[in-house]
Amino acid sequence: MSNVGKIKIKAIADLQATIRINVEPDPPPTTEKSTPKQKKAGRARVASTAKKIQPKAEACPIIVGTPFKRSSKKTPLPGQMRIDSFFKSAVKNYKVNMVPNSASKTVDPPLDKRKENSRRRKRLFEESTTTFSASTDKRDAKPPEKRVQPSRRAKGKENAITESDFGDIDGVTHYFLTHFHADHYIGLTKKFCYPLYVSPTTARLVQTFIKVDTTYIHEIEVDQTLVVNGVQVTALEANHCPGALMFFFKLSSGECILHTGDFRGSADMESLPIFWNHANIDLLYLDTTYMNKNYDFCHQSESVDRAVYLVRAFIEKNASKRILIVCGSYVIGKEKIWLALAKEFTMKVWTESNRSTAVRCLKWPDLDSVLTEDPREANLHVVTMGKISYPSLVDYFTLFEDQYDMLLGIRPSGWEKNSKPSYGKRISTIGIEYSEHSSYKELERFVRFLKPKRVISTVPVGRNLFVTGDVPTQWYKYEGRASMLSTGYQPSISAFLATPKRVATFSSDIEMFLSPVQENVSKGSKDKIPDHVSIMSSTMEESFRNESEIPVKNEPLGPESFPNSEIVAGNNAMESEIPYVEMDIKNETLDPGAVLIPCVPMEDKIQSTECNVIEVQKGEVVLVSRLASDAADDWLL
DNA sequence: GCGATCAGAT
DNA sequence: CACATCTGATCGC
Repeated sequence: MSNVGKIKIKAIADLQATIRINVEPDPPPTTEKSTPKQKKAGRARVASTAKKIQPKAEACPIIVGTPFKRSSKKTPLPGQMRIDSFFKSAVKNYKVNMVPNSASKTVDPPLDKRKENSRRRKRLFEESTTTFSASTDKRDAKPPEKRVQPSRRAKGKENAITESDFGDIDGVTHYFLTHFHADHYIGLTKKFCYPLYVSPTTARLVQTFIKVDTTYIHEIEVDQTLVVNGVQVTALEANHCPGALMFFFKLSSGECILHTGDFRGSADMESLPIFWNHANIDLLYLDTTYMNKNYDFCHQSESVDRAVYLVRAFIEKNASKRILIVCGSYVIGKEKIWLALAKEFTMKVWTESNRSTAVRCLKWPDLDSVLTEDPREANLHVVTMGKISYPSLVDYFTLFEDQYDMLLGIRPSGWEKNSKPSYGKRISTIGIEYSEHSSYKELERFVRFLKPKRVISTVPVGRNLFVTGDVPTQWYKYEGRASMLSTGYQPSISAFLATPKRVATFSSDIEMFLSPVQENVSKGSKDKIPDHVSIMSSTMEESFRNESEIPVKNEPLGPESFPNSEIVAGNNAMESEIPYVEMDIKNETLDPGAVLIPCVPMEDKIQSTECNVIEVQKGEVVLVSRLASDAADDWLL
């Protein structure tokens, strides 16, 4: 619950030091499980993989489950970099416009080739890195003319994507699945026999629904880094459905590739240390589902509020009636809406058995606590989205008309932007604008923030599913330095302070990630909230003095009180302003108002600057957060 | 017979 | 339209 409106990220030093670098084992031999064909392919791959993996174990430090104490930073482990040294090199790299070195060329397919292939892809399984040529999208590895299964394919639709396009792809040895939505795991079957990297949540779903042999499933958690065949793979929260990840690949050549999977971009993502530690992203695979100016969604918490508001109004207006509420959903996704309704109106929830199974896989206690097996004891039913139409609901209502007088159907969807509620005598439906993909603005901001060298959309446009969208080049080919290191960047914290919080609504046990920026709210609150906060003096807390929500200690502690204060904020604070970074400080006791000294980049030098502890929760410091929306507005001019 | 795959529907 | 399935038909081991 406390994660709503903010994300739990680790300070850069924390990330650097706690980075769990594990060397994954080779894909197990596939002998018994595979068909003859697979066997052959599998063996070949194992052989080549084994060759590659060996030297890597030497080159990379292996720190498995090493508990990290910030104070131990004095001796950075090999391969780790302190924030200050990072920024020095990063700035330098940027200036010389470094290109990936040639070291990887010998083993890796050329990037251009992958690009070529990737241009034809819909987003499905995730692209890996060149060292092990992992893409899970068959089209990436097999040009159309090489495809087998002519019998059905030949019948016309050249552009159609079928399951034969996915799954076992020639030359691909490692697979990354961002999340458990059906259009992303096409081709994944029980017989799958390659390493598959997924979040723990997705792992449970894959095991439960597809019954992939657990031998092949490798879990990677949010913010965790694994080394796979010499490629550093870091999982990032995607802010999509439960368990959804983005994958950040750093090749041995230094080349960085981010695959967003399906995601909803958020200003919080701009605080992710990995982006600050890797200012140069060579290639971005981007979910451009709503890359159209017409799509401008409200924050999810607003959607939830609206759903609650409309349902309350409906209930009050029909106070004498027995009302069945039916909410549309996918197998996973949209839980926040129905959970909020269940809690707000103290309703039990019944859902179809497949979703019920899926929900159990989520290990989200709040969801479990409201679910019931018996539809007749639940006033809230969660059903597949397709059933939330008037004719379907009429049918549905007949099943329960002995128990209810009215039925209210709810459609939470990005497409419900301007839909009007339809109130009938017995059957009513309302649409709730609710998106788990980025809005146009969120996309633009995300791309501008990352300023990758190249962007490839993963979402097809039009009829030809092999053609994906064109991301506006001005989003990333603009003058100046990468936005993360931009000298012109002047973030403020006002939007963060104005972020509406729905603290009580969501589970505390599952880290739900909500993008907190709500532009109009922050604008409307400008009177109350300081536009900028000086962090150069220890009198910073003055800025908050009138902000009742921000606890302030009168006597700010000096930096000498924090011997470990080199846990630096990953930000580019310039001059007198600093973006927030939420820091996770478990081993220190800090009070609100305390002053920390983060190192921040100033041109090519590192300078220290002070920042305030704004909020403390459970021994964790919530402080300097992300880049504020005001700054983004400037970019978007 | 059943899992995998496909086309089409919502 | 389509966000992501879902269904019913067909293929093929």
